[in-house]
Amino acid sequence: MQSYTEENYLKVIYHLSEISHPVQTNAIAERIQTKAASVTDMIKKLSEKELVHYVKYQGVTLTEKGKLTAINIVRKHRLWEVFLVDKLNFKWDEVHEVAEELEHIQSNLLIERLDEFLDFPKVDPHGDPIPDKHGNFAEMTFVKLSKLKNGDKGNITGVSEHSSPFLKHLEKLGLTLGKRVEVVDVVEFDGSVELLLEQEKLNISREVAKHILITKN
Amino acid sequence: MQSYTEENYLKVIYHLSEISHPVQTNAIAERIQTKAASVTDMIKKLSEKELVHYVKYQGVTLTEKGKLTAINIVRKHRLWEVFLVDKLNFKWDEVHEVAEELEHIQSNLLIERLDEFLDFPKVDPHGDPIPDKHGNFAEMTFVKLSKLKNGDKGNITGVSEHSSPFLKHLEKLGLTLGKRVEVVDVVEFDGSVELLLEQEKLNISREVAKHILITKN
DNA sequence: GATTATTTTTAGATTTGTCTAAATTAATAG
DNA sequence: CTATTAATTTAGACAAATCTAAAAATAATC
Ligand SMILES: [Mn+2]
Ligand SMILES: [Mn+2]
Ligand SMILES: [Mn+2]
Ligand SMILES: [Mn+2]
Repeated sequence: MQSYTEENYLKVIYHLSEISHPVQTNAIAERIQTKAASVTDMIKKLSEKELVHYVKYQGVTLTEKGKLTAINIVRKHRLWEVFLVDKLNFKWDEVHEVAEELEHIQSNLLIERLDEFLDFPKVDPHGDPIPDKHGNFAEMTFVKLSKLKNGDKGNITGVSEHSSPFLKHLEKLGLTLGKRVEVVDVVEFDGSVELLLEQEKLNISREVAKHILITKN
Repeated sequence: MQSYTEENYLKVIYHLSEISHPVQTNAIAERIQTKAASVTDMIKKLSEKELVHYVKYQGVTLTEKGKLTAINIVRKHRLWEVFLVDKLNFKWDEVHEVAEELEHIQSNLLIERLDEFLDFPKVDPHGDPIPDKHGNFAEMTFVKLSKLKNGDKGNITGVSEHSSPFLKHLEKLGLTLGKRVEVVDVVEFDGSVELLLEQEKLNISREVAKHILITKN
């Protein structure tokens, strides 16, 4: 059994592992909104508990045990996000903060029943995959919209940025999950993208395009 | 904003206030599973924050601010219990522990939406009243089954004991919320009660009868 | 390869909530 | 009204998680 705080560290290390191996102290500190010294202390504790593998001055990687724990927290986070959107009519930009709290509720029965109640969803409101109770993810085949060429078509199946301003912006443009888009032109000058969305033309910045995930077809 | 721990103290003081005024240190210690010395420390802190009124060696009472905070936690606890039973098919003896955790989730939007999703329930799965968002309770007119006389009739509308063994026992006997019962005889020797429940005769101990709440009619 | 600059770790302190043991106050009994 | 008992509070310590400031290790630069 881990504390609320330990769980947050494990989750952050898990997410950062997708970017760098091993994960650096400063990177964790920034994500968790704390100081490097505090991170070092906590890393030692997690290392004691064999949840992470730690080499001084090098960084940390999750052990198998640590990884499973982290994935379970991610599972809970994403299931709660689905609950908030599907059942309580939250918008996709309103769910993250609340899920940050709900993900730490302990009961296994609760989470399995919730999964069932939600009809075993495979992705959360941002298109992120929801692992099953054994920690297995369904394979996802995303491409960043910014990587598409003229004439490429596909559906929006995810976003890689979860901030409320970004999500509200997409909402306003009509670029929500499931929508079909076609790339008309990638402007050479600034990398912005001309899109066709349901017959309508639309220009989005490269910055926005980088955070929209497309399944081509 | 109060910590998880402070919220638990306030809730316990609130419940104990129904029994004694002011609430004693030892009573709190027993409920919260801690030592009297720890309670004294916390009481001082809550007193600093003007959540309780404290007189050394006498005990504590909630201030208006403390009472409202406590009632809000009770509201959240009971709404989550309804959610678990009505939506996730938990049994009435399985919900309390999980609700002890869920009651500390912060979002107001969450709890108002949950209330709406559950269709504004007035009582929780144990028949306890759910206060509205302003802290107002609907009036309840319970009588302990153990106080009824021969020939009295009514419906089970609550229980005053929430332990799993007790609730499972009632479940097995068929004495669940809403059921109609009639007192056939109160046995003088041991105070046990002969009941009529849906044409069937049934004998329950005085101890059990004391924790069943009846609305006479 | 020596010299900076950056990153990370240690040392020592702080806050929150808890504990044990001792001291104090209040309640009860003779 | 004094003696004993029970309840409560204080004193001092501890674990968890954090911080600042200083030291140490690593990386980058000349
Ligand atoms: Mn999220
Ligand atoms: Mn998400
Ligand atoms: Mn309960
Ligand atoms: Mn209840």
